[in-house]
Amino acid sequence: MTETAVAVGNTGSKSEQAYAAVKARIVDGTYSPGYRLVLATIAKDLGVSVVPVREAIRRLEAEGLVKFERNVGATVAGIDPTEYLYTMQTLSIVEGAATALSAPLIDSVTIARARAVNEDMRECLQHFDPVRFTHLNQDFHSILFEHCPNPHILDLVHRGWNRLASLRSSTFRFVPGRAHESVDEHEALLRLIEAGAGAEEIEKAARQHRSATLDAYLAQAKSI
Amino acid sequence: MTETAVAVGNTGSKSEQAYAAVKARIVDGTYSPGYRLVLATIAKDLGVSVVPVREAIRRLEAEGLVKFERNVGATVAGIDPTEYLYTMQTLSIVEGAATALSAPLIDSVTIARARAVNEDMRECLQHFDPVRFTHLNQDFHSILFEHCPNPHILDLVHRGWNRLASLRSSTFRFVPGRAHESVDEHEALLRLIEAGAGAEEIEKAARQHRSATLDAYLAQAKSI
DNA sequence: AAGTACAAAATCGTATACGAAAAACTATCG
DNA sequence: CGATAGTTTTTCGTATACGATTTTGTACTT
Repeated sequence: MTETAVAVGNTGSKSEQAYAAVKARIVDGTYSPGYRLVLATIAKDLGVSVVPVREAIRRLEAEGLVKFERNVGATVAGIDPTEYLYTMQTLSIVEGAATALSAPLIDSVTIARARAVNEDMRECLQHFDPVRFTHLNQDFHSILFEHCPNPHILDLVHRGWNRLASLRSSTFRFVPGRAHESVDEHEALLRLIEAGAGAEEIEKAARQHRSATLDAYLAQAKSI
Repeated sequence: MTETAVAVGNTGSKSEQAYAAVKARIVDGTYSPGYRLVLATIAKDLGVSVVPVREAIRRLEAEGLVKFERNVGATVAGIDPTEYLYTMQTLSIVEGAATALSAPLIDSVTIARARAVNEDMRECLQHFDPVRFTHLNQDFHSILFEHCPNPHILDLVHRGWNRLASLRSSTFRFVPGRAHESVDEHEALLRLIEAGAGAEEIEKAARQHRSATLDAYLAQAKSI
């Protein structure tokens, strides 16, 4: 327990540690977009050799969090507005599908949990904290997805979320007005599920819930 | 020619070579599902060290072509029927979306090219060759997707295809009856696009096109 | 004979080391 | 003063080496 390594977070493998460490630093903004990730530097920093760091970087590349160029190096992937658009659009599709697939399996207890989280969100609107709000938002959807029968689709949702995480703060920071609508749409979604609505209807609602956020962002971006 | 590794395909980096080589052997069946991928063996075989091979294997793991277990090793991922179901279901969703997004951008020349491929497929029905048929099928859809504005979604489609590629031959081998319907559905899809049908309608048609294949497979699998 | 403990082999994980490619810098020339 | 060629520096890519872990085989006990 005196082992510092354990404190950092020990999954056993150093690759894993390196992966978690670098990812955390990207997400929390220590490494901001464009930051150059030098293998040797990171390795020394983490007290491991370059090999596991290299593997970690390649994993992050596969997830789209870093951009990698042969014989040149890796940099933290920027949040190109275009990239944001693509990611959000893709998310709207896979989240919609995930929600529709999960809906028939959601029991009333789960609904109640999701509703409780949504109420937290509503309360959060008062003293608005974009980061906390975004976190709750993910919790809400995670509850709906937790019994999703298709793990691949669930994986795609998580990948999308990871990509967005490189935006240090949230979409809601840019489009605060959207937060309020979002909470209402969550409630509407819960009612649809409770009512046993058809898969198509639920999918459409869930998809529009996400793409409305995208549209709000685009409208705001254009107006600058 | 003394170097077999070079002949296989040289993109410069040895990781890349190893990746391509191992992937090719999985797809062509040299390494069949369950086959144990021993790093040192493959490395010696390709004339490189274990490091790039390791990286290649991890990439293949990320794509779902191999299963990797820490301190144990990698094996070629089996085509678990369940896994097949998940992959096809996911594909139906992302292909549907990709088709709908591409549709407005498809011009008459592209339509003509797609139709020509589909006619090849129709002709292929006579002296039926499942592998060739599957290949043409991918060509057909690739033509429809080639102007897809969202590269992420396109990437997801390709990932799905890769997964399915580990089934050495095609779905159509198991469900030959489906091939005929498939050609007809392709034509129907082309007509929808030509007619400038709405995104929803096109998405629905494209999705059902894929899931009908899945259903046919399931029905056949159950009847055994 | 079956089961357990121990030893040996196979294989992976990571560190270190060196060669190769790219980028940055500098000095020389037009 | 600007541009270009050559040199230096940085950083990556891969080979080799060794320690760690799991698996397999074997002998011993019950």
